[in-house]
Amino acid sequence: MGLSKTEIFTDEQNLISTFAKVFGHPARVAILQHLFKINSCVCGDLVNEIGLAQPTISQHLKELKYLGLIKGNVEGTSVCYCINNDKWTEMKEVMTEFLNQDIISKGACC
Amino acid sequence: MGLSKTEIFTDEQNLISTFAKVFGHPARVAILQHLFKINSCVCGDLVNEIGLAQPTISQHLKELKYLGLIKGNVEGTSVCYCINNDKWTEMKEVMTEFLNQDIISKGACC
DNA sequence: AACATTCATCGTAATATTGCGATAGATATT
DNA sequence: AATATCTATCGCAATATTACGATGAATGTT
Repeated sequence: MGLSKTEIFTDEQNLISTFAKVFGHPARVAILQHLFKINSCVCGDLVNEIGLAQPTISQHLKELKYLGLIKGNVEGTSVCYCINNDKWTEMKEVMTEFLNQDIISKGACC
Repeated sequence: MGLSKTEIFTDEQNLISTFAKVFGHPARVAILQHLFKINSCVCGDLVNEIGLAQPTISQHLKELKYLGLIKGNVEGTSVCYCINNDKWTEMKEVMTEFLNQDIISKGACC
């Protein structure tokens, strides 16, 4: 069907999978890494940096912006993107808790 | 197209997105959480635990198994699943490094 | 005002994902 | 051997994702 049955899962499970999903494409990973590397706004050159067409990049940026992980400021004719640190921290807490489940559990099996 | 251009990205970027993708569905998040919670093998009752049909669960388990995050041991007529702790740790290192990018970067922008 | 530049949106094609009924395979149990 | 139980696979339908050309909207330049 291509449609996830989100209603049968907890809010936390849906939140985790929503964040994970946005990292589920290498282009979005690359965009985020570049924004962190540059350590400031990036105006324009994301299309040159990543090797995809401009509409494709724009689409990926839209998804990152929708989750609030990045911010976009209009700067003349171009748009400057940067990490939204508050949201990133919020996301990191959720994901880190998920990843650290193994600490509590001892995995005595098989 | 629905086809990611993996060849233009680094191995690391592709690895991150591959791991993230498998967490990009609430059913797989729920399966993993249940395996950690039970803290041992789970034989059978995953279908009852998650509210999806048996073939659907089987498909999600296959994806988790493909990445090596879980192991399946045949136990009579049923199959016992559990977390593969070594692979989980390996994955966690990759993902944690990605999530902790913000520590190095100071985000002086906008 | 005309043009250039930059980014977003629209439309579309190709492929992937999700979900499940039907069925097959494997191992008990009787 | 026949039956029951559990899981995997097949096949299909519905929806989602990815990618990009074409176009539109906004701002800057001449």
